Amino acid sequence: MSVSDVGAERALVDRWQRLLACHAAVWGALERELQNRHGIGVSEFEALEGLATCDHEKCRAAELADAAHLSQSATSRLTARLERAGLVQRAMCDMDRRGIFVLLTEKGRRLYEEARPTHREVLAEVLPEPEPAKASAPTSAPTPANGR
Amino acid sequence: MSVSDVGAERALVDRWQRLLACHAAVWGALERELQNRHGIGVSEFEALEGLATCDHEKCRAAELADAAHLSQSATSRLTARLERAGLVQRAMCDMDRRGIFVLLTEKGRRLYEEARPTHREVLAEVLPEPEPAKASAPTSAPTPANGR
DNA sequence: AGACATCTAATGCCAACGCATTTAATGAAG
DNA sequence: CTTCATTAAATGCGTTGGCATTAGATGTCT
Repeated sequence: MSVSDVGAERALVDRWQRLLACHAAVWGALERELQNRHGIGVSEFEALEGLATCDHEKCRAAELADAAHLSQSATSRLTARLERAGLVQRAMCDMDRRGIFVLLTEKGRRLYEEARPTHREVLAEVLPEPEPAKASAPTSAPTPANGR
Repeated sequence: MSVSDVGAERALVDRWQRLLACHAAVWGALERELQNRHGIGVSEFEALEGLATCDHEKCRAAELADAAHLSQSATSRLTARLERAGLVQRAMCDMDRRGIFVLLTEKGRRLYEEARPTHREVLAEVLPEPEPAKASAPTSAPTPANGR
């Protein structure tokens, strides 16, 4: 294992650690603020945003799963929660009676519009700026030092 | 709301979306491979790595929580799981009998050494390279051009 | 038409997390 | 020495998520 390999591994792991830390910080802050101010979680918000920004305001369940980065089963339950809260409505897809459409209700759209500023505000506060690219070779070990 | 505000908001949200997607992809892949090959999850691995790279190979619980990005309660349960699996050992802290030290067992160290290559391999495969920083100013609308 | 592989969404089951609370130890103030 | 606020870790409880399975619909092939 060469020096540059060690440096590259270090850089790779550091990037992952930073991503984890950043994700935890932003997710936590979003969860707290969205829950306190609007009574929804991050997954709920991402789903509502997916629905609100979808072309025809209705979505196949699979698209919703993609928007919220959830498994099929979690998406099914998320939809159930949103429906129970009156934020979305399930509709049968007449083309393929296995599938469903999920569409925003007026209440859902209103809640999304209310929550969006909160979401953006938290992002602006907590999501760090992308670094201007440190002037250093990517494959060499810059200065291991220790951090944290 | 000015054009640049819209552009900045868009950029902010896009960064968050990319971070979410990247996190989901890498976390999912890590979870799968670490679980299949070594029988541990991502949080377990991060904790083991925290312990293995800690100066004296033992850690206060709070440091562990920091390493794994978990709440205090989740850390307590994570420690219990690791202890049940024989990977760590709890030790009383004689300076402050409220606190505990968590330290790697030999088995824990061996498992960590085994799992590390898997971890690095997955990161190398799935974690995307940081973009070479597109030439654009952060607060002004550089060239709105297109946007999704 | 009938059998079969495939696909969608829902559900049973269980693991993991966070919040709130509890228990125990510490340290400061009266 | 006796309170009382503070801190560390453990635990009860409820929520959310993934995996595996199930139920129903579709399309294909014979």
